[in-house]
Amino acid sequence: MSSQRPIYAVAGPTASGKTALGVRLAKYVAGEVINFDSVQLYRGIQVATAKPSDDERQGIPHHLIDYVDPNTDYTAADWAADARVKIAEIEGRNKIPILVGGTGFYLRTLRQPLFESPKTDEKLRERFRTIRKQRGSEHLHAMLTRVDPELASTLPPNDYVRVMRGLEVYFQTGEQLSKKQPARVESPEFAGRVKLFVLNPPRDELYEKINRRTERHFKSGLVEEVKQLLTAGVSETGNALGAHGYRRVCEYLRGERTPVSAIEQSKQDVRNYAKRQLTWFRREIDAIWLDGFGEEEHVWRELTGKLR
RNA sequence: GGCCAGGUAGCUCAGUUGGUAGAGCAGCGGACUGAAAAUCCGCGUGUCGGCGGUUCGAUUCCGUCCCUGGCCA
Repeated sequence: MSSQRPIYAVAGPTASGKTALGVRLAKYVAGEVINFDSVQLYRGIQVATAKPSDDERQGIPHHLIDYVDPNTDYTAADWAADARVKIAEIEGRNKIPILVGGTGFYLRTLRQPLFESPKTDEKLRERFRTIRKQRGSEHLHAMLTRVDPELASTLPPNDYVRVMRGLEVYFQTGEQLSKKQPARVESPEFAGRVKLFVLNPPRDELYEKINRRTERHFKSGLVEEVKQLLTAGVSETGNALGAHGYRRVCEYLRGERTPVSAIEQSKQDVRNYAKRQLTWFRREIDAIWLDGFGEEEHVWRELTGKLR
């Protein structure tokens, strides 16, 4: 009965060993990996992304990785649509899909689809960015209060990303985002078959590992890679170059910080991010928590004991 | 050795015309519906360098000692 077949997800903060655990699980159950990391899916950015090497993949097929142009504005909704296709394909081959990644928002979007709303509009966003620059976040928030007071009342004025989304929806459609939110979209058939594991290593050890890994990225030519990407025309304001490390190197190249502060700030960014990821996954439904790093034997034993 | 500037929260510092102190960052917790490696929200007792003195009361004034940095010998 193919409808009873499980789909596995391996999540956790960055540097917790998701890749190793995911590949090991894929070999164990005859599976294929689907990436749900919002940066690893970009083509051409390499050094600081922690993408698995061919070696680490151990012959296991990896999907939705290295497949989007770094100048594309890819979103969670795009990923969810692509992931559904991949899940169908993999199951069509009688293999087990294994979702591996750290972008909790993407995983949630797959299991609990976003309600219907218009796509992003880069031109509008550019206008909002200009307004924010000239008049501040409070002004944008005041604008939202005029067109969608209900949404505005739920957002802090500083939260300009969400404020802009509300404005973007209204300016495109004349409709309020707050009126769309109650419209629930049905979960896909497979949502209930997803078994989610979340890695939870000791916090201090995780932070140390992040520090070491960030140092390594800089020593492995991160600055050179950024220079090449910029030369190749990749946008400095896009998602790809906004990634950890890349963003700080861009600031360094613009003369806004020293090499040392680029490294230190990158470490800090990643540490803060890891903490936010844990906060997110604590709220995911039916998560099975595994205390430790994905490479550890006791974690593997615990996971295999809970596969069924 | 002399002079000057400092020693206040894990770090960088602000402040108290004498009534035992507060920001940023870190850290911790939280939110999250098409940028999510993004964005935002909440949480601040610390011998105010040590010891004495003045005072009802000293982190604040005075003395002295210690430490750090700079300049002069």
